[in-house]
Amino acid sequence: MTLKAQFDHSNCDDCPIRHRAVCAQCETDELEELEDIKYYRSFEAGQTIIWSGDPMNFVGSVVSGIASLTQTMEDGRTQMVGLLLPSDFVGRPGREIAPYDVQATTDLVMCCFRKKPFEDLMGKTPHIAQRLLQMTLDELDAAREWMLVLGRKTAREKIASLLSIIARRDASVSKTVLSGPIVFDLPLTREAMADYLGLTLETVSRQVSALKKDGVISLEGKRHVTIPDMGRLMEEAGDDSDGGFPV
Amino acid sequence: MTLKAQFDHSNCDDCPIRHRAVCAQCETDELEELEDIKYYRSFEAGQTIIWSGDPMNFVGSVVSGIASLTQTMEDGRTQMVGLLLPSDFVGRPGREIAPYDVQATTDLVMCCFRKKPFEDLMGKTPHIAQRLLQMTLDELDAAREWMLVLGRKTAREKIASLLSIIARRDASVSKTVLSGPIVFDLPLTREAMADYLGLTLETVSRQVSALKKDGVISLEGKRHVTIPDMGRLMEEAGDDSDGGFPV
DNA sequence: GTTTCCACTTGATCTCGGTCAAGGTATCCG
DNA sequence: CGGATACCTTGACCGAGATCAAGTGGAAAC
Repeated sequence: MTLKAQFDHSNCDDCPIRHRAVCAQCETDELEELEDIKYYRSFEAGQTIIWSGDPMNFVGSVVSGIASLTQTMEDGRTQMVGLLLPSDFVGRPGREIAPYDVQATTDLVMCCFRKKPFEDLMGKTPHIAQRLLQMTLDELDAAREWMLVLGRKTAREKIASLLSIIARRDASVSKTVLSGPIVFDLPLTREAMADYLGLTLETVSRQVSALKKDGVISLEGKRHVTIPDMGRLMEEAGDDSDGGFPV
Repeated sequence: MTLKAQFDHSNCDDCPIRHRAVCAQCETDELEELEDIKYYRSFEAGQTIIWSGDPMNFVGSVVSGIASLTQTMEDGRTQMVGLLLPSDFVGRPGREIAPYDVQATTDLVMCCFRKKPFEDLMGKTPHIAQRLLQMTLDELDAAREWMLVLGRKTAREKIASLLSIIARRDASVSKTVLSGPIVFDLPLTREAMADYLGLTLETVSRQVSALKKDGVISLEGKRHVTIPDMGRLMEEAGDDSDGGFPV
């Protein structure tokens, strides 16, 4: 009886890294080895998980909640460079130092692996590296998609783009119905949205209000969003095709 | 006698992908296999190598010249999302479709591998995937660094950032002397610079003139740049540390 | 209850970079 | 040689978004 057969794969979903990075097709035997070096960590909203420049001795993935990657200049200007939703991977095998701040945007649970053993395991099991390569290529595409948003879109288009991304990621959790209204709670403050979009929070507020006034979205309170027509929103975002941003 | 011993590694430098992606420490035996699926392609300045959305049946790396990755909206707004200098890798193992336009910015020579055989080889030789993962992580860091430039820097800082990146990459070719003036030729038109920086070509022109007037750079003709003080330039760019952008 | 705090909204004004337009310079080609 | 073209520069004006400032609303704390 192989390790694979012994191991209960029925709950692969509760640990995204096992599921997405390691157990891609549930065809591996090294899961037990991973179990040995795995641990969970919880963070409160607002907490900084790691500072840019600090040594980072783990890799992992988001189980629940939202984390953000942020870069900051000396004078305080900050730019969010990534949004980590559940199942997204954090960390760089082969790197010692964190290249940006990682913060918990909401309450957050992460599934972590000590970096050294994980790297060792990666050396022994080729498809982990290949799986990570695929995920990293996805992130790279997303980052480059975002460069278009930052460099060339108007404030209104930026807001629409962000809403569209969150809607697509979030909606898939609830229901993958592309027709019919999409409903979700914004997991970001106006300030966090501004940092992501390269705007000020005032401009974010104004443009959200404008989209509401024009019926592109409707708001209940400040965070609860309903999108009556996803196609309309994507038009507003200036997206022809999809413009997926899985990060 | 192993293949490795038979193979002449003395010119590993003339083929960046062999050198950087495959033959990282010249410790591999599969070089001859790669030789079989390798070919070179030349492009003239301005030529489009591949269009966004087209099938891409090769991977490769830049041998000489400069290529750019570009995204375009329906209304014509364009954003450059990557600059490929010699030794940089192009292509996504495991992907069928090119996610953005790839263009030759200058005359260009690429070293290509047919994608399918390359992927097969990658499956058999783990360290190729690991090497590609490292390179992709570098690109991702660079893209995220660039998001800060696009989202939060002023026009002057953007120009200084771009000059600083080119200077650092180009200078290492000629001489890695960080003190003393750095001299290089701009490989980009004002318009290409604008597309990279999320500006208009007029603003680029104005800010280049301003940096020249202020003695941060000096120009001979329109393209030949001398940087008397690299530290000064990096201050102008708003970079504290380095902000390297290897893409 | 009311006080405090935080996230958000809205208004008034300013400014950086975009837009439109004209002119300059080098190279190629008849 | 003169004319065409591509690339670049400079000026005048304008507007999207930043900045500064005041006010709102809701939830937690007292």
